Amino acid sequence: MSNLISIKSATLSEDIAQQLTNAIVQGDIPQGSKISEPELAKQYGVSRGPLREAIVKLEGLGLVTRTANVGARVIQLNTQDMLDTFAMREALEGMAARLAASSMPTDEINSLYALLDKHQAHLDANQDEHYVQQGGNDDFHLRIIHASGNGKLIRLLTEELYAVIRMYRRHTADQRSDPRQALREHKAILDAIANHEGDLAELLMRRHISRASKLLEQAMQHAVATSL
Amino acid sequence: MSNLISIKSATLSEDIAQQLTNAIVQGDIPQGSKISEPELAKQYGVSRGPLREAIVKLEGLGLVTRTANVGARVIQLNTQDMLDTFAMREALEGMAARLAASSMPTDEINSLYALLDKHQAHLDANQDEHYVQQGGNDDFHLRIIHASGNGKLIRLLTEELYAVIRMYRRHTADQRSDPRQALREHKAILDAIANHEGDLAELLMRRHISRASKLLEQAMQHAVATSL
DNA sequence: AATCCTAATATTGTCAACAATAAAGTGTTT
DNA sequence: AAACACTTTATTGTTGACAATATTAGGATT
Repeated sequence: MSNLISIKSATLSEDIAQQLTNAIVQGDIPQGSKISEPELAKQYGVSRGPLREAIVKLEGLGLVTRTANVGARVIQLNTQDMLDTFAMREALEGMAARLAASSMPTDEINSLYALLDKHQAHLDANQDEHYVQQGGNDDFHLRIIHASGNGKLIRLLTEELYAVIRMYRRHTADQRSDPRQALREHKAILDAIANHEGDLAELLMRRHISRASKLLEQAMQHAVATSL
Repeated sequence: MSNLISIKSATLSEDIAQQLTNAIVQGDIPQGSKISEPELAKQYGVSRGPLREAIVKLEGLGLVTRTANVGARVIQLNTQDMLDTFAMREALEGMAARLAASSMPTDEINSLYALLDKHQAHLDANQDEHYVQQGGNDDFHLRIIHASGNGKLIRLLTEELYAVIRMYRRHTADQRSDPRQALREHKAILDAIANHEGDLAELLMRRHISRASKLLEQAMQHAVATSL
């Protein structure tokens, strides 16, 4: 029932890993829930082999935790882990912004300005509704990261950490954040990059992420408080 | 022939993953070589199942690259990847040093001073021979990282990135680096931490890693040059 | 002799069955 | 009634066999 969009991969295990990742990030498989191998295998119509491989991959991504002879569990988001993760993001994406400022080609800069215009138009047209940029090529942060030119940094942020970050974004951020403020900050960062001001670009990116982190923290504390 | 020290894990696949990691880091399995599942399975006396699981884990650690229907290959160290990795290390371990400066308990600080004294004594006794601190509790960098108190940062650096870093250290660093200079730098970093000077601790750690990176770069370029 | 095509071989991907461990259920004892 | 021990059940870990893909070897063609 779940594979509405099934992207044919070279191998089943890749396919399953992708689908499981999406299911977890979107909350289709709830946080903290147990991953039953027989159940999911039946659900996706594969045997346990490739499914296990997919689970091992998700463990590497930090989306599930595994215990020997017991099984896998979807991670449970919590404030401390979020703060820890976003503190790392500050350092890493700040670094990415600095690198981007010294190496981003002009056409890519223009392309990013166009993207921000598109975001702006979206906000104007849809009464400040958040633009859904989950992981795609319209994600400002991913574009900056790729522009860093540091292959290891790109892999780490886009392939290993971003699934979890997307989870935090989706589950709590949107309702409280101010999209227009975020857009202004994106624009300021891009300006700094366009002017090749690496230090400023890093500073602004760090501040931007730090601010998002604080908003998320409030939202999560609030969520805990109201659930008591 | 390889499992001289076999650490009994809860599961075979963990065990194999550990042994494979060590074998690759130490160079027992050469860089760029192909990982043959049937061959290794026979060698370690297990079936292909757990061995495959181990390979998937190593892929997550960045120690091997896998291609569908073709197989896995041990990574090939190269200068660009090293520079990219160490640039990330600068940002992350710099952050760790700063955090450590604001939270490290006194007894841990004293314990680290004792460790550096031990390193000093080792250098005095063994005519500047490099102290082998591969991954153990005697590794200064690992101790700082753990002292950061940021769980995500600890996991990332110690479980996901450190295998590759150890590879770089082992394969090229030792012959060219000056152990006494490194020790002095470690001491300066620890002094800053002990004085709760976070900014300084970060600066010194970044400079320390940057310097190691430059030495490694020279060593690797030299290695390439002499092999032509 | 070199290149292309085809057949044989080997390796990876997947599956289903078995073994080992943990979880759930049942009955017994205090 | 609660706690413990034991049995039953279900899940994970592991294995060996089969299917699909890639690599190699050999022969035909230019």
